[in-house]
Amino acid sequence: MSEGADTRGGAAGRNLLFLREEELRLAQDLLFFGYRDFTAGPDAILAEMGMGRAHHRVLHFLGRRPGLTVGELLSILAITKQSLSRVLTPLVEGGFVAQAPGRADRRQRHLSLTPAGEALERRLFERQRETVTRAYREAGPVAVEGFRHVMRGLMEPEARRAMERLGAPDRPSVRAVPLGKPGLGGKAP
Amino acid sequence: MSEGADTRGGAAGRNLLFLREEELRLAQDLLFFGYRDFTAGPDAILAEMGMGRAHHRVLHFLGRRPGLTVGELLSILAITKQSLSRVLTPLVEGGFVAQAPGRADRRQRHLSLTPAGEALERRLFERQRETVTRAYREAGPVAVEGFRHVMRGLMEPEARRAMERLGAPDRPSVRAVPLGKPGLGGKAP
DNA sequence: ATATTTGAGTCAATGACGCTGACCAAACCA
DNA sequence: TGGTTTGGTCAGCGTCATTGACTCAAATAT
Repeated sequence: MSEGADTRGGAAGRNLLFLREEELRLAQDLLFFGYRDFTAGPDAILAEMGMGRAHHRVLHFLGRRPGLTVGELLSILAITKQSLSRVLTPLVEGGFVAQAPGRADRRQRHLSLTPAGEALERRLFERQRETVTRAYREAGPVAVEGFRHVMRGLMEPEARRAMERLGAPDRPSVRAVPLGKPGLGGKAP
Repeated sequence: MSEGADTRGGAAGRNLLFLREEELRLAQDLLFFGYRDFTAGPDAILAEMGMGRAHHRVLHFLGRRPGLTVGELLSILAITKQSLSRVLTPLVEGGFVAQAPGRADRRQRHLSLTPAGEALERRLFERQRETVTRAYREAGPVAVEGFRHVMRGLMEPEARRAMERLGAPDRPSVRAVPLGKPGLGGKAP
């Protein structure tokens, strides 16, 4: 609060108390077009397989943290159980995701990628790698640091915590005991 | 091709030919969480009014470039006419968007915000301004420059061209002649 | 002057992705 | 034993996007 009060806002940055109209409009444009094109590659691959972006998210976070439970995945994605179910069930039945009951708490289902799931995730990953590598190379390392900083700043505290948990070097986590039997609640009554 | 060949990739940046796994995973996380929270504010406001993100996009681009024709808007959003229609029709009927026939080509419909549309767009804008201002202030001006550079790099050439057109200082454009009569093709046969 | 193309709009059907509310079963825990 | 937590299910709704086929008016090309 002791840094002056240039409320009229000048060029980008300064010590802004608020953004000039044009600066925000630019940010809106950048995020709209950038995010759209960032997801376009995987979207196209997924569409061929009758899947969508939601499937990719599950594959991505399971690739990042094998052994996540359903509940943990739900809190990361911040969607409802039913929404996750509509995506997760086909992934399990299609042989992309494996489930293993928790050792400590057998109600939990620890999720992980099967080899087929890893292969698909890898394919989507490589597609996105092209896009991001190009952007990073064009922009340079300093810009990349800035990009990360700003993106993190856009997040709510909840999302920042979720990222910390994901990024943490490690966690005990059940190493996805490949218990072949799904043994789920039972699809048909 | 003359920039060395450090294919093993090192720390962030360098002159990367490809990204280390962890760097890309981080970028994926940042874009997912960041974009989600960036849109969360407006989404909540819109939901109260029975609208969605697609409505916001229309309001945003019309706020930025009053007088856009339907065709121009379609090419910016890169969606189909039918998808736009489902969003645009309620906005027109709800009194948020006005249409004016083109002077040169009377088949065209030049779109602009009504006062009610401007008010709504402003409300969504102010909500997002809070989010982005916070992120920019935390990150600082250098980071903001980097953020912009990277986001632009994520875009396909097509989107970059669209942004240039939007950002261009001006364009002749019909100044949205407030011709009261919609005079549309006729809703009922 | 007729024919084609273009800009806008429409109907019908489909699908992905999110939501709520209600409910059930198994497992854990006090 | 009884309450809570974890995971799963059914039914229904709404948004946002898609394709295909069609109308209509205005502009333009032959």
